[in-house]
Amino acid sequence: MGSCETCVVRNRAICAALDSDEVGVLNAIGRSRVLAPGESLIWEGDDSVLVANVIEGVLKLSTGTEDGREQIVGMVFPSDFIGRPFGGTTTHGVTALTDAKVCVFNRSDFDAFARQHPALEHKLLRRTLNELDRTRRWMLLLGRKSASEKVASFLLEIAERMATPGCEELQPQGEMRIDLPVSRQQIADVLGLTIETVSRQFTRLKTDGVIDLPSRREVAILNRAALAAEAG
Amino acid sequence: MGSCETCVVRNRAICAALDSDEVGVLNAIGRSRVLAPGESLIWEGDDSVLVANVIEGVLKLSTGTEDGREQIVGMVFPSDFIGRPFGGTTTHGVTALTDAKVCVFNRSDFDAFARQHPALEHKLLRRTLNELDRTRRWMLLLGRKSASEKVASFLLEIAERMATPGCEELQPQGEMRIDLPVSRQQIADVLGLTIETVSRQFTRLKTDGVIDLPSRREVAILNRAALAAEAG
DNA sequence: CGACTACTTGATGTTTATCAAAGCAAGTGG
DNA sequence: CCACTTGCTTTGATAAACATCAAGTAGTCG
Repeated sequence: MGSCETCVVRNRAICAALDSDEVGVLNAIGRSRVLAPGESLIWEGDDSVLVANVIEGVLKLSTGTEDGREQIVGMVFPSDFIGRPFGGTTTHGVTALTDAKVCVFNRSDFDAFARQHPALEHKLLRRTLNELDRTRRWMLLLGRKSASEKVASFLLEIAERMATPGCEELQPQGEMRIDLPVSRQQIADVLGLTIETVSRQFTRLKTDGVIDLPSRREVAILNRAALAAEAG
Repeated sequence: MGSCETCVVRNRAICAALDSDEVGVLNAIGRSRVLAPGESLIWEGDDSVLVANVIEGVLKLSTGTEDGREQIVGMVFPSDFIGRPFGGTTTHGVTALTDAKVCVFNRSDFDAFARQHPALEHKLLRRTLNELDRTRRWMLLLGRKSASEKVASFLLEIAERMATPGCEELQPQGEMRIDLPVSRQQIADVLGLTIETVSRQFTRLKTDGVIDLPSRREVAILNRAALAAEAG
């Protein structure tokens, strides 16, 4: 039942395009929903029935082949938008990686609201253009980079995206600890590798003193320059 | 000097969102430009200074690593939109694959025009969402498919996109001839493979009777079902 | 404590890249 | 019109990277 006034992503999500009256209307058509790790919000191939904003947590977007191979095609973080407005079927599933909280809208309600609020559509357009750029950069990684370059790139990307918003400029060179929101298998599914290859690259980076692995879900970047050099 | 009234993509490009008065204004800020194969319209890393609509021909969007590896991240066809509105630097180059004709706009002029015409932004949003879906589907191919699946998928995709608009529903099963707008190397750059691997897959498909290769730049699909089965 | 799951490590195999050479179509100049 | 160059493509031999198969280890939860 959270209301938008107290929403932690109010000023970063697409809602920032709206004044407080408009947010009130949007609030009336949306509702908050909590997800546990592994719980899906949207399934691949379903009609697009809902869209959402991420309030807390990390979720994955993924597709797979019929014979069970999986590819994670995106990771979404607080303030990111989820789902496919304006018709069509969803081409990828959306599943929580951590405990997560999202603000869900019925898609047709959201579509109608968006069409009446060009400023909201404009924000959504900018966001979608950014996401397309990011996705295309990732294609270079998938198509042309080696396993070691992939893993190094992943660590840098996740470090950047997991950084608390508001302290973007910090930690330019120094050490940094990351709580991974993903398992080794999920890292493999992001990078188009197997779990064994990811594991071997992690231990190699640790042996080389580039990172440390205090626990399974933690990574400390000890030498960011070396990591950047490996990322290609 | 072409005018929008006679534009062959007038009703398919984003301009379809505009009435004839508005198109007149847009016409005034845009100009037509012709490109030869290999000629670039936009370079990776440049500030985004122009956007465009494709009128004729096929162009590639590509990025590369510093050491020269290339990945084609998209192919654009008539009526498609090119470039990065609303700021930022371009993350990929745009280069003609065939003789091409585009309708070019100064980016800031286009941005300003778009912000005054929500219907145009809406069209652009839908287009961008579609492109994002297509790009994410391609990530599955890059990350998880084998060389034979990649080549088969490529042939089906290009067959679909090269089909003359207006006869989409035709050729469901029968034979089909395609004039490839790309070299073997460029196919390799789309699929994240080497030219040799692409070549070997082509000859294998020909040997198996799935396709025929009348010339370097032509492919005939003899058995679409078999190709679809190979695409995974 | 024991079972379970996730991860790591090792041995081997397959796929695809790399290196090298030859074929082929199109164009050029004699 | 023909030899010759040129650029792309095909084909072949070999090598490297990564996947697969198979144990083994270490946290975690009952």
